[in-house]
Amino acid sequence: MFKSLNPLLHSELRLAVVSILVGVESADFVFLREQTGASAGNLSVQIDKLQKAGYITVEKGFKGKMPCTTCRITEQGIAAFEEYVESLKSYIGVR
Amino acid sequence: MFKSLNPLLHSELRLAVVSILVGVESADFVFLREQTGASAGNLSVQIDKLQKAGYITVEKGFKGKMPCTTCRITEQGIAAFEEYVESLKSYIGVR
DNA sequence: TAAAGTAGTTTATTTTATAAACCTAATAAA
DNA sequence: TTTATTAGGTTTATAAAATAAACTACTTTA
Repeated sequence: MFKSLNPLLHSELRLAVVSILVGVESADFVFLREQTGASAGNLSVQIDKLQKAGYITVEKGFKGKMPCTTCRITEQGIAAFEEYVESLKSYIGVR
Repeated sequence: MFKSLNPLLHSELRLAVVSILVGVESADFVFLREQTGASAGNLSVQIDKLQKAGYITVEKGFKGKMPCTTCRITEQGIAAFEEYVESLKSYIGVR
């Protein structure tokens, strides 16, 4: 009846991050923080989890002299997101 | 950009319970346990939270000689569910 | 009447989410 | 040029959640 929900994506902040990343080529830490409204600490932790799961890649570089962390979604991340969305539909009655 | 997700509904089991209840007049504890596959303990706790939030009513009676706990969704519960579904759509790109 | 099953609740444990505190470097102000 | 202040994070501590295990109370069956 109900498909199980991937707990890694069933988290407001991680879902928001992945949701942003599926729509863009890449996004940096500051952009993600602004878009999600999350605290830097929380975002840092959640990005780490997504990376460890292989759902995103994280590249630490510089923009000018300032550090800049760039995130990209992986194929695996896209697949997990799509499956999560399908599963969700079994709960919320969307065709 | 992202609407915040009601934490009371953003829980796999509570969401499943509410999702069932919006579609039926009422459902008893055993039915909910079977449909969700949850343990009785977990279900008991989550039903309690939904009740305390005013999202469902819980009526303890008997079916024959056996105790029987009947749950029903409230107007408030329906409204919260609908709002949750709307909010979710901002994450998963469903029209 | 003893054992097993039903319908739950309560308590304890693990996992999560989140924020607070911290670190390092860069820039701005005194 | 030292001294704040700001930017861009990470690490650690705390609070909240989910979950399972243990328990209660009663019923049915052997």
